[in-house]
This record gives sequence, structure tokens and C-alpha cells, in this order.
Amino acid sequence: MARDDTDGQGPAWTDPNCPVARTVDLVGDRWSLLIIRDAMDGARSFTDFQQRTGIARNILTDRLRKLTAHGLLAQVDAPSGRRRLYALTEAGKDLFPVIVTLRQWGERHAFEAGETHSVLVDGDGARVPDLLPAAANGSPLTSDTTSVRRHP
Amino acid sequence: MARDDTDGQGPAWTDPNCPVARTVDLVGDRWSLLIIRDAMDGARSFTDFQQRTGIARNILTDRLRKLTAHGLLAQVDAPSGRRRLYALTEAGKDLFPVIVTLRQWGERHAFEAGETHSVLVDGDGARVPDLLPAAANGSPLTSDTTSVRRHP
DNA sequence: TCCGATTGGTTTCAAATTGCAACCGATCGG
DNA sequence: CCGATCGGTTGCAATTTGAAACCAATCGGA
Repeated sequence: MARDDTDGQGPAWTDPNCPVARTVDLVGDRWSLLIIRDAMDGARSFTDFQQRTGIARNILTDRLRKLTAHGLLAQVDAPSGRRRLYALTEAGKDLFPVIVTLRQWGERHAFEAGETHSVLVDGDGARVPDLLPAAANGSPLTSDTTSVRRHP
Repeated sequence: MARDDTDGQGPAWTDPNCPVARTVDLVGDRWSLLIIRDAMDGARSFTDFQQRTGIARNILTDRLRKLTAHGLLAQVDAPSGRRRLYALTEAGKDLFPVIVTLRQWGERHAFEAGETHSVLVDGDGARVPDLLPAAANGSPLTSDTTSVRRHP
């Protein structure tokens, strides 16, 4: 989670010019990514999130607020009724590739051979293929064949 | 971080059959993914990691141990000399797509228009293209066009 | 070979974060 | 109108994190 913006000077990022670090500052705690995962799977209400994740209620309040403050979730009025619901913003939905790669790594490395786990499927019920970095010409890329460059 | 395996019965996962949750249990804390990022960028020694991340030394000790215990890092003997170094295992290297998607989300959503940040480039210095989920036939997929299915 | 610097930690203690459980006012449903 | 549910809040205990001091084992140069 980003350090709190108590002085109004902005969040004091862990590593201000690394995009990985900024993202981790925003969603890299035990619960935020699971909240996003559940939102992508249809969770909308406070109790939805609480029951699916098992998170403590006060912490859930805090996370929903922070994710909302950071523009990943938005509160919307329920179509019928008065209660407020949470929905992913465009930025929140754009975390989909992150959730997918986390899922796929977990499927490959966090289960024993025989263990069952959920899988992500497309509209036709076909498994979503592994997401792998590739150059513009399609050749696969790894951490050994890429590097981080200071920009500009 | 996974709950500790104090009873020898295995880590009590947050959500045992969700691969996303298992991955978050293993690397979803403030520092582990930054340690992996730095390992991918060439960090090998304790002080390498400490200086690049700025993490407290006792916490770094703990994280290096846990990542090693979980098979993401391995300790190897330095080619010349006696000190031990850390290197990514195959499972650790396989987190590359996760780091890439975190980075790309950060580049898109965690920087103001004018702010500078590092970029990931391939061997030719060309920017690594955005990683986007797609079906086997190449059509783009989003959280709205996919779903999680219980498997078997 | 001696000496000081560096490395890779460990220890101690304080501060921050998390979780549990009880409580609460505003709905909702009948 | 009544009881259940929703979306929290509050207080407190347990856990995790961080800063700083300390330390033994190298390492590197004079």
C-alpha cells in the first residue's frame, strides 16, 4: 500500500520511478489483489467481498476506501434501492493481465500434481492460454533477454 | 506471505483452490516482488538487495529465507570466493510475466502525464509490447469475457 | 601479516498493521 | 411494525514491520 498521503505532498513511493514498485505500492498487500479478483468475478457489495475473501471487516473497509481513493474501484448507486456498491473502474479492469499472470503462475507452481484448482476459461469454455512476454516480432522474451532502461 | 507451516501440515492457504490466492500468499507482500524484480535485474547478494530495495535488513533476511524455502530463489556459491549468493530458480524466473504486467499497469496508471519512469526493453532496445490476455484464436479477452470454472 | 572496511547477518525494542469481536444506525422484507 | 441484514465503527490484542546497534567472518590493501 502506498504510504499515506498525510502531508498532501503525494504518496512517497517506495521507488518513485519504478512502475513495478508503484503498482506494488498500490495493490501489493495481502488483500487488495484478492478484492480485485473477486470484483472481476462479480463481487459488488461489502458482504460479497467479505464472504469471498474472509478478510476482517475493518480491514475490508480500509481497502475498499484505498482502492476507491486510488481510482481502481468506484462506488455506484445500486440500480434499485439505496445501498452503494463497488465497481471496477477502467484502471481496475486493466489489472486483468496482472490477475491472469498471477493465476497462471500459481497453476504452474503452487499446486501439487494431483491437486484440483479453478481455471480461467473464455466464453466458449476453453482455457485461457498462458500469457508470455514477446517482442514485437513475436519472439519470446525472458528476464535474461530484456533490461530496464532509464526513460527519458 | 503464506501462513507459517508451524504444524508441518503445509501452509494453510488463504483460499486453497484459487491459484491467484496461492500466488499472493507466496509473493503478495510489500517486498517479495521487489526482491524478485531486482533479482531479474541482476541483484545477487544480500547487500545488493538491501541497497536496491531499501528494505530493513532483518526483514530482508526473512524474505530471502522464505523465497528460498518456497523455491523461488536458491543459494549458490559465488564463482570465486566464499560468500553465498542468491539466484532465481526456474519458478522464480517464471514470475517474469507477473513482473511485466505489474510494470505495464504501473506505466499506464501510476504516473502523471509528464513523469519519467524506467521502461523494459528487449535486446535491440525496443520497448516490450503490452501483455494482453487473448483466446487461442488471438481475440482479446477481458474479465467480462472470461470466467472462473471449478476444475475437475 | 596486520588493520580497517565490508558482508551477511542477529538482536532488541518501538511503531505500525492486522484481526477479532462486539456494537450500531439505517435499511429491507414481510 | 418487527426482526434480520447491510455496511460499517470501535476497542483491544496479536502479529508484523522497521530502525539501530551489535557481531563474527571475510576481504583487500599497505
